[in-house]
Amino acid sequence: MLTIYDSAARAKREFTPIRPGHVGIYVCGMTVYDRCHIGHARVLVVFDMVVRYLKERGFDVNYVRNITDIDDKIIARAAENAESIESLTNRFIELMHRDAEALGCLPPTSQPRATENVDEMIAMITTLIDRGNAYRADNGDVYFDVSTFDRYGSLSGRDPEDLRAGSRVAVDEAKDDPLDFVLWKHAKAGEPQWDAPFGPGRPGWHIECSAMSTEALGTTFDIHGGGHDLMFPHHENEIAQSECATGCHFVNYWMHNGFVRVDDEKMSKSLGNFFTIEEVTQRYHPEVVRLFILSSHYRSPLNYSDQHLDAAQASLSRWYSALKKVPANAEPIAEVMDAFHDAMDDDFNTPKAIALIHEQLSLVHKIGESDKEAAAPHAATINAMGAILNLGQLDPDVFLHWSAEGDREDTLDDADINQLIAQRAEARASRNFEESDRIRDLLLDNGITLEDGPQGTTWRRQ
RNA sequence: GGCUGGAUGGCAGAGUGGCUAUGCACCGGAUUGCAAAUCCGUUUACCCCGGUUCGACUCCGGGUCCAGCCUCCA
Repeated sequence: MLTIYDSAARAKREFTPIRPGHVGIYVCGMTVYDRCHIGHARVLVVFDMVVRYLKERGFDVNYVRNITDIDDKIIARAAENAESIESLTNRFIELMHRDAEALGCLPPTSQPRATENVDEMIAMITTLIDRGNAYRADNGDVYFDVSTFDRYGSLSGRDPEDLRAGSRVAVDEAKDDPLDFVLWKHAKAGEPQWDAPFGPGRPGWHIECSAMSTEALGTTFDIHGGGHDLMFPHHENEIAQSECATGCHFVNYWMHNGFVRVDDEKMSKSLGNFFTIEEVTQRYHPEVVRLFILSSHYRSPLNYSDQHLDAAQASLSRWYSALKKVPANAEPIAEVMDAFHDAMDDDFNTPKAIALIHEQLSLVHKIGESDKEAAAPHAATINAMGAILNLGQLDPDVFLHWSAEGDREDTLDDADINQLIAQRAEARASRNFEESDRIRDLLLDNGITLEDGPQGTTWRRQ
């Protein structure tokens, strides 16, 4: 039985899809005005894992992740760069796709862009105005009237009265109520704009997710995900808009991933304590980052540090050296696979699932020393579990020989290394251990670790 | 201030009303020309105070501390 922690219920609930065998999942994606950082990597990897596991469970998954390509920050950044908005957003969309691919994430089924769905947003806003849930203010902006939706605040457990009382919301003269939020921003000179029955302008942020999720997945769908910081007000606002516009229950399961932290503080653009996916994957193999992310439960905070990445790297080295040692020409072990599924069924408990992989790795190393055939089922089990998480699927040497991009120019290439290993083999054969050790130290200085074995010497980086 | 969530061994990180999580690190040993890798063995826990119970790290109550949201944010 697959259970998912539903943020709205604040409890794990058995997962029952609307249509048997099918899952519709919508995840709030990126606003494309800058590079993605490790916090964004977490959303990408976590929901990739969720989608892969749903598929593993036999569901046909419709995974929609939007791209916000029109908003204040994008307009500001494009102006700063003296670049067109389209050029800016296309550039960062491409970089985002590159990051996602590096992290081993499958592309979503669809990735709707806000600017390509403005008609749907206008239609939804029109409905909201017609039904009395939204109003056009004197300045031309259109706002959602929070007082018309009595469940407002239920997702995040907030009482609108409390919000008003301790309001830190900037007082906007145009709003009837400080909690009202903008659906449509009136046109301003030099900004993109679309014609609409309620006046030219551009959409507010929240409406895009309501319009695009409904367009792609229907008025009620199974799972809606995103970072924990989107719970309020973004997701709260989505619920209000969607349920008022369609009259239907919006989402059955809300999933929110925890933050990546640096020194126990949230990694964020405004604090400036972020590391981009690109810079980290130049220093560590992208799969190290993926394992690092999946090593903790998706709802827990995740502290970013080189030490933790080093640990993930060590795990993968051990993983790939096990696979290198033993061929996986056998069937996976059913009991272990069952335990793996049980762990994943329990709200995607990847740390527990990965612990099972570690246990099998130990067995491969232990048994594989003397009996490769007996170790093969364990290796096959590791491969099967790894395939579901998309870990450990590379050629072992591709991982073990991988070098950090920043080091590439001043380190030895593979041919140099093999040359030196051959020289060392000669020295060892003639029992010239002084020369042999000199070569090994030289390689170690270049980040290359040698391992002498019965089949000769192998090497790996770091 | 309000609302969420959390506190597990040196570090990371699961979990359970009584039985070794797991990985890394440490220490001892095997192996090795020496290493590395691997294996064997050992050590280190459940924030505090009450309560329930034959028995609580696990349940209940009260504290303390931490993080997040309440403004754009994955």
